[in-house]
Amino acid sequence: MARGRRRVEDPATARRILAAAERQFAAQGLEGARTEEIAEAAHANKAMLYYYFGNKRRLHRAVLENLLRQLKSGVLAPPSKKLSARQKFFGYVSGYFDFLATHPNYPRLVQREAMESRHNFDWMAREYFRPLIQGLARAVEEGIATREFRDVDPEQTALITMGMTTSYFAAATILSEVVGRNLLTNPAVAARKRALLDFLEHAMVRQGARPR
Amino acid sequence: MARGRRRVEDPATARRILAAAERQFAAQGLEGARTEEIAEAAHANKAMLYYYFGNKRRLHRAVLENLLRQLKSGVLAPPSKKLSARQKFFGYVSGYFDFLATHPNYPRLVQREAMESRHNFDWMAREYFRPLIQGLARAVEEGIATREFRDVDPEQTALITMGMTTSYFAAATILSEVVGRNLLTNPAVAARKRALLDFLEHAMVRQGARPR
DNA sequence: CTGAATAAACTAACTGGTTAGTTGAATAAT
DNA sequence: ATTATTCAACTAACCAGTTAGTTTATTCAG
Repeated sequence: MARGRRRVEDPATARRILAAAERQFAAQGLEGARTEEIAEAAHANKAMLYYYFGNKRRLHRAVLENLLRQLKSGVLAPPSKKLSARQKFFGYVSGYFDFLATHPNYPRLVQREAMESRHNFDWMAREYFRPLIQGLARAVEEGIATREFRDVDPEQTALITMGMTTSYFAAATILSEVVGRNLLTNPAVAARKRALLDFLEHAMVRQGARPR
Repeated sequence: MARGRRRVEDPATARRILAAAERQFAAQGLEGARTEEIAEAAHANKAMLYYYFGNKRRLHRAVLENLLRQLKSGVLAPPSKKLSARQKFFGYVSGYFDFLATHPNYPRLVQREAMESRHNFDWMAREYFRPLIQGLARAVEEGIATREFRDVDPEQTALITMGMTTSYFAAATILSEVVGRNLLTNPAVAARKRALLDFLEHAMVRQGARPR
């Protein structure tokens, strides 16, 4: 039985299309991206997008889910109970920062989704962002309880933290223009990470608790 | 001579079109927005867009310039020499925050521009963002010199500050979904402003200088 | 081993709906 | 009379999605 050509699990063509689509959608948005261009960039025939992904919107969604799955496996792992609240918090931030630094298309894709009010991104919010925000907020709460952190609003703090981490990468191109140098080079990103963690440290950690 | 109808300085139709275009472009982006819809929302005929603005791209640019002009006049006024560095810095932040809060389309329009790598937004960078970043950075430098602020990297700090201020409004829709309540109500915005200023205060102001 | 059968992978060309942009005529104001 | 303003209808281009057919890999009967 089972005659005929065997179906391969993750065809190279589908992977190339997904990668090309990620770039195009990040650069141009769902409407701005052209299926023909995606196909060309993937060295594939346009019909292959439809063969593997059904339609443009489904392809777009596949791109998002692919990235969010990576985010989840990398950053959202439940932190060890043994860590201090402060270590948990800075662990989240550091992990999220590194994810952004290594996935340059992610913030632009997500920012785009965040700006379109029409879509239902319930699934994104529920499955991915809420856990991240809540993980952060809970670490902050815990840190306040243990007096590692000063008395801030946990939710606001989580939102601020996410925002200041993400915005750099989402706007890196225009900001590079503004400051006159490429902000996505390795040293620039490293400097940003240092500045960010230092900033958070001083904004949140109690005076008494500062010296490690 | 000069008979016939006189040209009116700022026709109501042109203003309605500009306002409608601002909303549409913010919601859907340059490619996503439909000229027909803009015209309809402005209670005008589609041909009027072309009569007053030439083409879609020029209309889009007019929308941006209109907003940026308002930003410039409102926020970028050179601060009084008499103010302390700290007052200047928080004056900028507060002014920029208020501008964002009262111009909900602005952050989305600008974020969109910031994400398209193809366009030349040199003019936006040069004319509007550089002064703002530099104004902030200079206030920080000055504050470090007067020992009001601790020793941070002025440019990084300016970028972080802009990012954390802007990101809230750029992502407000999705974040509302995440936290389960509308983040753009007056009390929510006021709470955010408080949290933001408090955060910056603790991140930057020296211990000794904190008590007013 | 051979080659007929089958299913997957792929392609070039097409289609139909959409939309940016145009035009020319009508109306309104001065 | 002259020019601003408005509109309905048009067109040329574009682009998401389709189709009909070809190629390639795999299986298995003889």
